[in-house]
Order: sequence, then structure tokens, then C-alpha cells
Amino acid sequence: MPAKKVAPSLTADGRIWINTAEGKLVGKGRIELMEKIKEYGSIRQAAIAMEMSYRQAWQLIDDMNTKAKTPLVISTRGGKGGGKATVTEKGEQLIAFFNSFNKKFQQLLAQQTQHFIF
Amino acid sequence: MPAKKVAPSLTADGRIWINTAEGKLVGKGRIELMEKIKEYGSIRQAAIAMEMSYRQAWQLIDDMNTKAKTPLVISTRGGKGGGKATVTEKGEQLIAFFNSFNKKFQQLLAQQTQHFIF
DNA sequence: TCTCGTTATACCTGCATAGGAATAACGAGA
DNA sequence: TCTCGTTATTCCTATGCAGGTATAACGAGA
Repeated sequence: MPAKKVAPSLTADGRIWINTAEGKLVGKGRIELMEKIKEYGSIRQAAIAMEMSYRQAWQLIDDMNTKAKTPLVISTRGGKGGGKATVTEKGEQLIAFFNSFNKKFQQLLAQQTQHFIF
Repeated sequence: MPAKKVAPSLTADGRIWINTAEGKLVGKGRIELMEKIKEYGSIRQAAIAMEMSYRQAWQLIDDMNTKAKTPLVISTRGGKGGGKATVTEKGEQLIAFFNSFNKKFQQLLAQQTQHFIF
């Protein structure tokens, strides 16, 4: 019978994000939002997929675009489909970098949790 | 003339803490608070040193002690000096572990910031 | 010129909670 | 038995802001 694995009583946890001079630019939530926008081509559909209001999604994007010199998401209104939204090249770069960064971070958390069983 | 060092436009940032099953146990602030308690032997003096109210400091300690099975800070009231507070062995262990964990985390942040200059 | 689904923006409201103020409780020492 | 400085706890309030609602603006296609 193998040793029973017990959940550690204490776990290492945390959050990461990317800052600009004016403060937080993107974290986990905003990265996921951009990924949904890539998938749907629509802020509204992305918001629904993430179970947040359109208003909140729009505010996040507006904040991101304001802080970044070059926009991360471009949107147009009217026309076929009512409008659309696309992630820019810089947005793509941020997504890729954050995900790589986050992977290393999650590894650190797991490692530290292992090393800390009283 | 050496190359002028410019601040990176984007920086990796984040926060870490240690969780118990009931949620956050300690983060940077609570660790510093415990270190001040070690230094002064007094919750009130520690609170003053950290520029927070006694009430807030006490609540943090109470929350920590409630979540941890064994208390991290022990306090007594009355007597010489009016009372005192001391950090337990388990508290000391947590301080040491968190600081080591945090050091590795800060290195990760610095490394990622370096690798991310657009 | 009308429809349609989206983007963009203004407005409002409650309600959680951060934080101060006040006070009780305590025990060694004089 | 009184003083003193701390620990422990209750009460209150104000205010910031999360989050919903409503509505204007837009342009391709029919």
C-alpha cells in the first residue's frame, strides 16, 4: 500500500502581473480576457465567456490601452456583426510573455510548497 | 561615457503569501509585523513602528493565531510594562521560510523584468 | 433608409469594510 | 491599594467603489 498523500497544511501562493510606470498593466484576468477576445473577435462575447459584465471588460481594456503606449486591443463599432475587437501584435507579445512568466512562477510556488511541510 | 541605464518600460511584479486551508496566513506585511514584535516585545510599539493602528495590528495577529493551529505570537497583559508580546518558535520558522521564499521570488521578478524590454 | 448587434459612455446607488474613538481588563511594582 | 502602559474588544460612520442599468453612436447590409 503506497503512502497516503496528504494535502500540505501550508501552501505557497501568490499573484503576478506586469507593471507600467502608471501601475498595473496586465495580470491573469486581463490576459485571459485578451485570449477570449482573440477567440471570439468580440468584447461582448469575451465578457460573457468570462462571466463578467461588458462594462467591466470594456473598462479593463480601456485601462490597458491607456497605460500601454500602443494599444493592446483594437475595436471598431458598427457594420457587419455590429462591431469587432482584435488583439494587436503587442497584445500577443504580452500574452506570450506573461504565460511564460506565469509558468515559471507556478513552478516556484509548487516547489516552495513541497519544501514547507511542518 | 557609459551607456545610460534607462528604467524598463514594463516590469514584472507580484505578491506572495502563505496559505492555510482557511485562507491567507501571512504575507509581507504580517511577516514584518512579527519581526517588529520580536524587536520591541510589544504589539503597540510594533504597530507604531509600522505606522498602523494598534487595532489593525492586533486584528492581524488574532487572525494569524486563529488560522494557525499553534499560535505565532503570544501576548500577556498587565504587570511590568503593561504587557508584552513574543513570537513563538513556529512564528520564527514562518518568518525564516517566508524570507527565503521571498528572496527567490524577488530574483524571479528581476530576471523576468530583464528579459522583457521591448 | 431601416435593422441589427456591437462598441462606447454616463449615471446612480447601496453596501461592505476600512479605520478611528472609546473603554474595559489586567497584573507587577511601589 | 493605586498607578501605569499595555492588551483586548465594542461601536459607529463615512466613503469609496463595485456593479448594474440605461442609452447614445456606429456602419455594413438589405
